[in-house]
Amino acid sequence: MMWRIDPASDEPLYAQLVAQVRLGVAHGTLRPGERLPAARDLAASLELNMHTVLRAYQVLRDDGVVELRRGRGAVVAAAAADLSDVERAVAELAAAARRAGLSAQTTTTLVTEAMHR
Amino acid sequence: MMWRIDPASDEPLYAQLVAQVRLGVAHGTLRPGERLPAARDLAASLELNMHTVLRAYQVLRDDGVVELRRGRGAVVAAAAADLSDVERAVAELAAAARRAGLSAQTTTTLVTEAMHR
DNA sequence: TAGTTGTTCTAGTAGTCGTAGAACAACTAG
DNA sequence: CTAGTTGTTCTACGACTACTAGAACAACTA
Repeated sequence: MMWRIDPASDEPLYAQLVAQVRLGVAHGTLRPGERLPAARDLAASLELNMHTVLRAYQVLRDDGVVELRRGRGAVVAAAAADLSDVERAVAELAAAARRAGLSAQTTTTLVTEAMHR
Repeated sequence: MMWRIDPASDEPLYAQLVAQVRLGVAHGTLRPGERLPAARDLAASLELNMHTVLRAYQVLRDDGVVELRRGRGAVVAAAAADLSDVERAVAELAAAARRAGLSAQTTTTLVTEAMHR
């Protein structure tokens, strides 16, 4: 797994890690059972604090994306369902939103509203 | 326009206002040229601080959703294009994501990624 | 048993969020 | 022109979050 962290972003560092793992699992780059780097190691290689990485892992655990166990690390849990429908829908939405001149912000607001209903 | 603010939410108050205006414009509830309440008035009726409302208005201005002018208030700017395609795509995505068991979080992460590409 | 790894604790700095009050400048309506 | 409206800008404060830092601890692995 490739990690790309932007310290200058307004998105919190831990949230960037969370998003990348989510995407990896959704796209199949990260497969169920696969192990994420130990928090200490990932923190060292990304020049972050261990607590920052652990916070990301804990968010992912609370969301059911990974399982955490001492001595074993973070393991991808979610048995990813078939996401071809989702990916197609995402692509269609992105195209339609772009045609309509909607910002990414407004688009995700619409999606959030639709999902919470 | 109906305003619903939840002070207990983890979403910042100003962000809640921003999202509601975005949705109003996208759905056609708020039409181009329509005027939003004066920041002082809206703050008073929602029991917020004027600065909190103004922050929301400024975010919306920076995004081109409204225009701000002293003495005239906040006016809806964006000439909303036809959004039927977008709404259909949003509904399809929400359904597909729900079938696949994706969280709203992960789904919006996918959308954000697709829009920024 | 020894090493690995997440968990928990305290602690400090920096920044954001929201509130608060005040003065100011551009615009509108009469 | 005048008076009122409304966004803009400034300073200030308390509460909270984000991140870093160091340390000890507990559960698991090999």
